Amino acid sequence: MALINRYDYFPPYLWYCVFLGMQQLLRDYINRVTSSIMPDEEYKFLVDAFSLKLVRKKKFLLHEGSICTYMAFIARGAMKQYFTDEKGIEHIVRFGIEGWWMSDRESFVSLTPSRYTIEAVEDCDLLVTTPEKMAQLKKNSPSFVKLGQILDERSYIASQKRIEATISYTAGEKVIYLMESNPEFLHRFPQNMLASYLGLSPETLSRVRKQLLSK
Amino acid sequence: MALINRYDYFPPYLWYCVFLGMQQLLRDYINRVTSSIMPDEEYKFLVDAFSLKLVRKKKFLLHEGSICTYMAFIARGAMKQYFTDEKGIEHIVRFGIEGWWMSDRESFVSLTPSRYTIEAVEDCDLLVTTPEKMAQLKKNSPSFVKLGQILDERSYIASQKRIEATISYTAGEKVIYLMESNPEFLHRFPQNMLASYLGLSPETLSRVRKQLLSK
DNA sequence: GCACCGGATTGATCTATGTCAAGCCGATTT
DNA sequence: AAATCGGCTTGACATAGATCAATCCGGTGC
Repeated sequence: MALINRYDYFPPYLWYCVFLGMQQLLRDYINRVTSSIMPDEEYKFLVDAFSLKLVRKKKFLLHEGSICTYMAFIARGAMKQYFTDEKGIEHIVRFGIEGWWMSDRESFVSLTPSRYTIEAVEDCDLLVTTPEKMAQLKKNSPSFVKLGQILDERSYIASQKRIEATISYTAGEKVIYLMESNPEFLHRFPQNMLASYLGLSPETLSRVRKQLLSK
Repeated sequence: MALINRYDYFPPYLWYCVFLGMQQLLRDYINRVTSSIMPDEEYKFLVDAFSLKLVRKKKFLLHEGSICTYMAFIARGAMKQYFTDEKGIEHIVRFGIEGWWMSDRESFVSLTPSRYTIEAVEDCDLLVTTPEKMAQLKKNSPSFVKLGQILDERSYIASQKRIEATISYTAGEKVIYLMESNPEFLHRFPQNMLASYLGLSPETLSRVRKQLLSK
């Protein structure tokens, strides 16, 4: 029998509790990242800006060609973001797990069709916002603006490093880099996806792993 | 006889004119990027925040291991930013020409030692600011803050695409991608640098170019 | 129980790209 | 004019990693 999603038989009031809990999670997260306390006034706006969305395994948050109308905070689950080349091969550009954001920034802010697909690798509980709500929230919450700046900063630096890794590292070094920068991913995602993320074939990843483990 | 830098025999008043001209250049640039007009009040702060700096060909704006105290707007010239791996090989991560900014964001904002070197490929005229002046300017000029957001956005998207290119393109495709995204670079930088930037050997770049041209 | 399926592994090739070495060309220096 | 130098090209060879095909293994469903 198929596994039942833990929400399937939740009565409404329980649902609501979960939703409240997720919001608190997001607040804690913002406090942690910005190293400050979000005031209650701002928290109200935060609550208004986000809504709950579930995406089951193998379902999609975003399809290539459509406009990315969500910015999603992952409260539970795991996702991948990829584009598909002319030969129909998926290339994963980003993973996300609890505490990560998923979206196509470019599409989200400029409302242009996205070249990416975002798919759930596990059942996901998300807090999502839209471009309008987001703009609203930024007007009313300095904490949230600050969060945005810090995340921009971080993601810029992370992609910078990833570029370095891809242009100058061997297969083995890329794997080591991944183990050091995002060890969580190794247990969370199957190897063929990790290989795609690293720009390697699954076979090469398998062989490299074996080598590394033998030391 | 060595070429004389065009500034070598400038009297002070001419220097100052050049400096004023460069500031205007920066202002025009900000107006263009933010699609708005920077008010004169803000322009005063802008002028205060930046000073003039010349970096001759093969000289450095930043050395690996030192803290990046400048954010530089290139008014004239061309630069490269690279890191050096254990084997002593340079890997170029970024080029800059007129209208581009050079800095190590991470080092500049967090005042940590940089892993990068920034070197002039041609004689450069720069407008530079420091972290303190920058903070000051951001307090006083919404236009400048907006500029920062737009540039963050853009550079994030650009690095995203560059990652895609490096993990999924063949050598030939990488070259085509460069020709499409930054055709200026091809005339401006020697091929061995372009090769490093693309993560290819100079020989491979040479062969690929030949192939592409024959079509 | 059996068939099936999505991954992971392993071995045997194939190929794109790197590496090494030589020579060329145009610019610069002496 | 000769020597030097930086950058580019070309050829011969080496190799990391891709590709293809077979097998295996643990779960899932019938």
